[in-house]
Amino acid sequence: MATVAERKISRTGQETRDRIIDAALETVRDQGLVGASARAIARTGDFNQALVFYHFGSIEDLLLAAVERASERRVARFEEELAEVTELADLVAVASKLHGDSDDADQPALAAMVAGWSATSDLGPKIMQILKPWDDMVADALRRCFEGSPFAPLIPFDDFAHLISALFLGMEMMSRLDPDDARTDHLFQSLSAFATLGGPLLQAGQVQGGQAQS
Amino acid sequence: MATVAERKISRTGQETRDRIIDAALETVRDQGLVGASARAIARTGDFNQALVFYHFGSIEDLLLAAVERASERRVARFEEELAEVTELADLVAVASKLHGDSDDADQPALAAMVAGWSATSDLGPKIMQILKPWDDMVADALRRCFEGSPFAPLIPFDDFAHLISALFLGMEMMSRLDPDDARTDHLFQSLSAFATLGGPLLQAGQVQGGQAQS
DNA sequence: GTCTATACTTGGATAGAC
DNA sequence: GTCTATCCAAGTATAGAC
Repeated sequence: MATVAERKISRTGQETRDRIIDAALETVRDQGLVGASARAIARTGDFNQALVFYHFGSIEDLLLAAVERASERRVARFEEELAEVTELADLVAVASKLHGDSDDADQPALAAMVAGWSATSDLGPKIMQILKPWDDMVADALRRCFEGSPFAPLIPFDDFAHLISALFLGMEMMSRLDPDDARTDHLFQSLSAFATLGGPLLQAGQVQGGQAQS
Repeated sequence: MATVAERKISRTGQETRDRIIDAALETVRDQGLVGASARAIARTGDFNQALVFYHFGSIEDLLLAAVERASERRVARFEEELAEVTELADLVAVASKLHGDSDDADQPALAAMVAGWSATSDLGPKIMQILKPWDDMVADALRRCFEGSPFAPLIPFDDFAHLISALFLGMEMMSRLDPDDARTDHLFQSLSAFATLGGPLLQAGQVQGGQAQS
């Protein structure tokens, strides 16, 4: 309910902050972390380079805010999709769908930033923190998948969720190396088949285990 | 059998090339791809900055050579370890051991470079090429693990190997975000337990599958 | 093959006008 | 809150001495 004048000059500058963050994500996606300079980001978003420093203080702080934004958005989008998941095959389907969302700048940008900053000392823990909600969400979905299964007490859901995080991150990057991307699609198909086949067995616990060797 | 004089001035400059490549890997590991400038690399290896351009032409070409070197070394080291692997649990053990090799600059540097260059257009396919032997090696190990299993014809080993590549890459990066690293160790334990439990079942095909639900 | 010196470019960051 | 102008640091790359 801002007046026309207020909207025009964007009183709080929140709109501009948003534009800068989006431009940052787009730039990281297209030119990598190395190419994401204040000037390059400003070119992408068509605003002045100095605004980065006025609103965020430094490139690093801007990119950190960008990671946070990207993660939030991703969690929000995952949330509705994951809420329905009660089987492993569904989980794979959701992952596949999200990966195929190619008009999404967040996903590749997130991967690039996680990777690029895994070396620099102080940002690592912060990024870990930002990514945690995602792990938790996946862990919950996994718990739902194995609810009632006799194996449930044996499964370390948190570790498993973390593994899926790592896998998704790695796949995101690998798939970008290959322009035609056929391999990743194929991989999702295989995963899906595996989940469809093995999921029900694990969930129902219908395994009449033969003797393990020795 | 070079003469003393020849060794001293290192006739072909191969020694220097090696030093530069190692310095590059070390720099990427410690300061990330962003911090890997010609000057930073020269500081790390204690040689002159201009040598980078004399021997490699550009930073990018140096780093590409470095990826190649790192990948070769990694394959060589994996090779002997993987040759013995005939069970999933062994495979996990090898992966765990390699990840724990913390005095190894190649692993994190490789991850950083794959991630950092997944954006830039022309290098992606080259890196994919360089990484391919690794996928193949893992695929072979997997085939050995499932040799004779009734499931073998159903398993897409190449895709599975590619998945393990991606997973390893992602885990490498994730684990560097967290300095104390407990989570990754824990994850390997879980994987190991899972492989020990599930591996023999899959391999022997001793599954008396109950009915999967409809 | 290796070093010093240097030309040139780009980027981070700030000051001050609007 | 946004823009122009500018300073300074760092980086790429080359020329030429050794």
